[in-house]
Amino acid sequence: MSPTSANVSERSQEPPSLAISTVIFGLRPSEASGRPTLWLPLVRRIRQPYLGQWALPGGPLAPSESLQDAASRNLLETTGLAPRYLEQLYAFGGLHRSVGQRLVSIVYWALVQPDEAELTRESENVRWFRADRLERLAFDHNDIVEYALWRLRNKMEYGSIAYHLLGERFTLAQVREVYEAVLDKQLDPANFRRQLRATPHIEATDEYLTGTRHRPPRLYRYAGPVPDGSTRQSQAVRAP
Amino acid sequence: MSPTSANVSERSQEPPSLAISTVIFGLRPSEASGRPTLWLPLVRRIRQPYLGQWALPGGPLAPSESLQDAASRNLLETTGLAPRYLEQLYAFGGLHRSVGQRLVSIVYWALVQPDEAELTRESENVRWFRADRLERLAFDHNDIVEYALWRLRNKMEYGSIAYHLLGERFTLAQVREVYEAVLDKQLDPANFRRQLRATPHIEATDEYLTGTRHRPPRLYRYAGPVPDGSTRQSQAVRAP
DNA sequence: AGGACTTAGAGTCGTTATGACTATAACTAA
DNA sequence: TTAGTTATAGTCATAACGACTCTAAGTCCT
Repeated sequence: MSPTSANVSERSQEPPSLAISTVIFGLRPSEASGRPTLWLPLVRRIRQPYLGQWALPGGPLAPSESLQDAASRNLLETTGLAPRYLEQLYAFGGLHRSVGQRLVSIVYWALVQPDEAELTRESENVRWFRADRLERLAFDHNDIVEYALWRLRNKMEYGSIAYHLLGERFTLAQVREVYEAVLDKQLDPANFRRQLRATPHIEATDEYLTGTRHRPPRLYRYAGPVPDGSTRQSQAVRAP
Repeated sequence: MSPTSANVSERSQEPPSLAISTVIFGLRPSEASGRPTLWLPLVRRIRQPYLGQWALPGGPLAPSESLQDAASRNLLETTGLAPRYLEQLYAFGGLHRSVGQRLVSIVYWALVQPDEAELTRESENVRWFRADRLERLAFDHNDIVEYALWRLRNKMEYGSIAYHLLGERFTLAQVREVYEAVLDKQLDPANFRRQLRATPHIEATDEYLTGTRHRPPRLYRYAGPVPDGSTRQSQAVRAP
């Protein structure tokens, strides 16, 4: 008997099915204020369950690929995105995440820079949404996005994460705007600058951003590490 | 055809099998110095692959239990342990973690207090080992323990984690010894005390530890939160 | 051309956290 | 009684931090 012909009580005895999903964060200007805010791309379900609802991009784990490769491939296939910043977030395995079939999802999260975000193949079934104003998503994906936001805020307060949402060159004010968007609070420009100047991996270039209506700010560059398969997670270092 | 009769090339086309394992840390006095050091319980493999070698306690995910419940149950069955502190660590899914069958492991980690550690059902096939002097383990379990140690150190430098390795009441010197064991460096007793006194959730009792050969130290108690299924992870909070 | 406006970026000041260190307290062992 | 040991309080210089001021260097408007 094939799995597709099994009834509900029989399915509950099958091994859990394993899927890989990804939460992708990117910056877009808010329609209202024009300030940068967090957005994420979602894909519409084209099969049951939750047919027609929006969901995180994801799919099954192919036998010949690592977890991270599975996330990358699926991302590329469904959205066209190929984020440089991609890390494991958490494994979700609650009993009632899906209807019928038991489902365990290993969720990754990604940060995309503007040039990467442009590659999105938007369509009827692929669209960007504001992270803080999501409608009801398929499965428990609202919870997962909330958790990813919580982790993002923590990482943000620690260190070198904001740059992965910005382009190759950026002003210190742009970094501050990312912090303000994610942490949802105002930061003192002067003090913020002093701190950033003291952190490693942020190099001043000799270029300036022109075209503003005020004094041209200097452009900086991020020269620090990017997480890969071996660098699993970076966390905070703080005394008790 | 049943899975057990499939040959290697056929097995590589099957869905990955999913297992839950746990790294359990507890304190034991070092034989040499008598100071507390990190130990962990391992179980001997009683089947192929890696038959006879030591491995992390673990097993398959039953269809009717959550990931955390699976970790708890398996821990209890194999070692007799029921840790109050149990959190998800990471999902390991590399291609060549096991021989033949593709294996994805969702790994939890636990901290046990002395009273909990006493419940270990030690035997020919269950034993505690020093975390920093492990022999060659089954699968990639050496890597997993190394990663767990790295995470433990990070959490330690952040905050309220050491108490979960100590008993209900403890002296500030005992907390310091835990820090010194995990971080592997000496800490100034006076400064460490000052910091701990400033952190929340550590309450002084009116009791003192007697029986030492010197001035009796005051006993303290931890009154903070313990992670459960809903509190997934606590991480660091630090300015850029 | 000139002044208003805006953000960039440097610097000041008082408070607080931190590391190195000193001094006293309170017990045991002899 | 004295030496040994750790507990616990406190000092001092330095570093980090938040709130704030001041000047620089552009654009925009009239």
